[in-house]
Amino acid sequence: MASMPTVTDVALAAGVSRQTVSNVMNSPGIVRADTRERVEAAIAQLGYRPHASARRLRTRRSSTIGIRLDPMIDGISGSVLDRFLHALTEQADKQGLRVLLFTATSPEDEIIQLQRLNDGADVDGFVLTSTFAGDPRTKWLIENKIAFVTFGRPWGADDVSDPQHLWVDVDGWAGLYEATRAAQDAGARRIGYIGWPSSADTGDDRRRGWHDAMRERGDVTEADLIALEAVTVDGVAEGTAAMQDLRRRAGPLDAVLCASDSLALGAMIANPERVPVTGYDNTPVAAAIGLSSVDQSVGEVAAGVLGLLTGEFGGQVHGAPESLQPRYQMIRPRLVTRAFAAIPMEMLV
Amino acid sequence: MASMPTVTDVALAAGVSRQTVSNVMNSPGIVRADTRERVEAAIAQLGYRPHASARRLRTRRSSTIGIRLDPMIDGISGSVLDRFLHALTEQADKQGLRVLLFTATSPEDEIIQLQRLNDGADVDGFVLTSTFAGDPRTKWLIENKIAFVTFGRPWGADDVSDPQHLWVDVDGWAGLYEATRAAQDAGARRIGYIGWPSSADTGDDRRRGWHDAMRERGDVTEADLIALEAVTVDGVAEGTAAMQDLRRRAGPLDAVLCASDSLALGAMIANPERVPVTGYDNTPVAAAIGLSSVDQSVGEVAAGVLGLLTGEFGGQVHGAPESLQPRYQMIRPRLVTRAFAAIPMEMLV
DNA sequence: AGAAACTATTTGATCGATCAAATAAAGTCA
DNA sequence: TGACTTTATTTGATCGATCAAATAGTTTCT
Repeated sequence: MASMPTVTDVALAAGVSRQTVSNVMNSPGIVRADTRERVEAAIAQLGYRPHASARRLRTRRSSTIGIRLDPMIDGISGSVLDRFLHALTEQADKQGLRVLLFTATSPEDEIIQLQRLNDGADVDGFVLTSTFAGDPRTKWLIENKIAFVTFGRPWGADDVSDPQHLWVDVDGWAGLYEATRAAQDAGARRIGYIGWPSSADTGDDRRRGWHDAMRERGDVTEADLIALEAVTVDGVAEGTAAMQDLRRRAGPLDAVLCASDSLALGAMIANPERVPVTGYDNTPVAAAIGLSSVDQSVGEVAAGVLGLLTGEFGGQVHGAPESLQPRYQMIRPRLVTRAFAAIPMEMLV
Repeated sequence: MASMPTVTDVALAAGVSRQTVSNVMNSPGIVRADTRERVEAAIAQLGYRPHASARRLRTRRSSTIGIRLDPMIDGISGSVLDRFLHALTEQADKQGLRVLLFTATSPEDEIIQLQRLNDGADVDGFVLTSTFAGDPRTKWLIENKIAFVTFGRPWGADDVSDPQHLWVDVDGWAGLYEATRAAQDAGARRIGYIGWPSSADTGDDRRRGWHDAMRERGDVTEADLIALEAVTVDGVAEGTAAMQDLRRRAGPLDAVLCASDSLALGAMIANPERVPVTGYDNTPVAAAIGLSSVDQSVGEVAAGVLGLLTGEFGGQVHGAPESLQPRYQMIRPRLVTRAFAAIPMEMLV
């Protein structure tokens, strides 16, 4: 294969200068129509493609976003990040952006990687996932004026409306509020909740959705509300145990909501009465066994992240005060309702 | 933040020339020890990082590998590719390689993307996953002399030992052979198999592993061997149905092996006798519910892929006949044995 | 018609690194 | 010692694109 043609080759073929060729690609508006057509024909004929590195060197833009690939913390729910990554890559591509992966062993190590990629001009900005309270990464990125957007709101003491920290997140509260309402509308009164210990902020958020909806309706007493809640760490076996616990303590249930699909899967195993169970994340497992679940619309999240990010490195420097756009975005999740069809429980007996 | 220092800045600080600085980074051997130390000190002191794009422009190497992010064809087993991607990124990083993602809607579209990334000098080579019979992608890559390695052997008419097609794959036959042997060693005689229709080559391979091991041992008659096999497309509900079918047709079973974890999960649902079930892929679901499974050692696969790929664009041009290294690598999977502890079946009754 | 104001296109310089070849320094040997 | 290697370092050119400023070509208006 002969080496790739360059702008000069195209310019020669079209009878114009290098810069005009460049203009046709980057600001077609300023080139006269007939000239543009001639250049475009030459580009097509020679099969010209701009050399990405040359362009990046000159423009000081890499058109690349860095994102850390997590080591599947929680097995089952890992697929959410996976889907997010896919959506991000797909949508980034449409805007001419590439997605570069990296891994890290700890938040501190991640900062080293962030610095490496940024200093080497490998990326224009980062997308961070799984934010947590006191996250050192966001602090570091802000201090170093590096563009980034997080999938996950600032937790704990960090300010949700800090103009320097752009974020997109899914409204876990709304997800569970809606799921609770849906169950109530279907006639359920005694709706249980299996959630995580309150050290995890994201779990508290979801729990409140259920709790608020239950209180608003007032179908059960305060004492019952306490009995209807089980707390456990994530996991299938844990979900099973929590479900047994719940049935023992709360008596008959009309429905059960869970903070994750893992818990929901577990709950469903100890569920002979076939009480409707709803999970969270709408993972493949939920789809496979016919479990209702709250779906984090990763497509919308990806779009939001990209919007904020390109606004960031497209426009002014980081944290420019004059930008009046919203600095964050809360996405409303979507409840996916499924019947229990996939598990013919009667066969088990 | 002041703009990043360049080689020239470092050279000035260390009192040497640009090229010496470059040599310290790329061929330290040819620089005198004391000079090297001086330069290294200057690099550290200034916090210098080479500009990736500048280097790539000059060297005509991107040190980047392109890989397509699949849209989770099969929900549950998608995590295998996910784990592979993670291992690949991690190991690539150690060799100074980056991993760039892309998406595509079809094999034809994928070829367009491959061309785009290659022509733009964005990547040095590709890693392809999920190969299939008559795969147009490998054909195209070979024709265009672009470096690539596939995770998955050439299927169908494609030649497994074609020196132009480098590949790494997991030996599904060995995986099921071993799983069968393990069951036999544990005293099982009547071992059932739930597999896929024979249109999928990868499924046939796994089935043969079970079939060969059963025949070698000769514990059951040929007629029984036929009764011990159920065929169905992938899915949890399908696994449940196949399991019922198997129990009806084959009578009592000592163990059941499945072509996937989805099928295994399904099989376990219709398994009141608690016959040991073994899946394939060792997905998080298997881990969560305590299912034995055949693990595709993605770490080894990633290492193999990288070895072949760097050998490819590190050394001679594609398909150079003088290379005597093996052109492919078959990885032996590993059987992960788990007890059924996670599912307390008695609770269901 | 001629100056002013645009619009379209070209030219020279530059981004930050490495290559290739030239030079300088050090070591070897008759 | 002087010619000859070998080793270490420097210099000028270059990768392929875009930027900034200069030039050529058009249109507008008095």
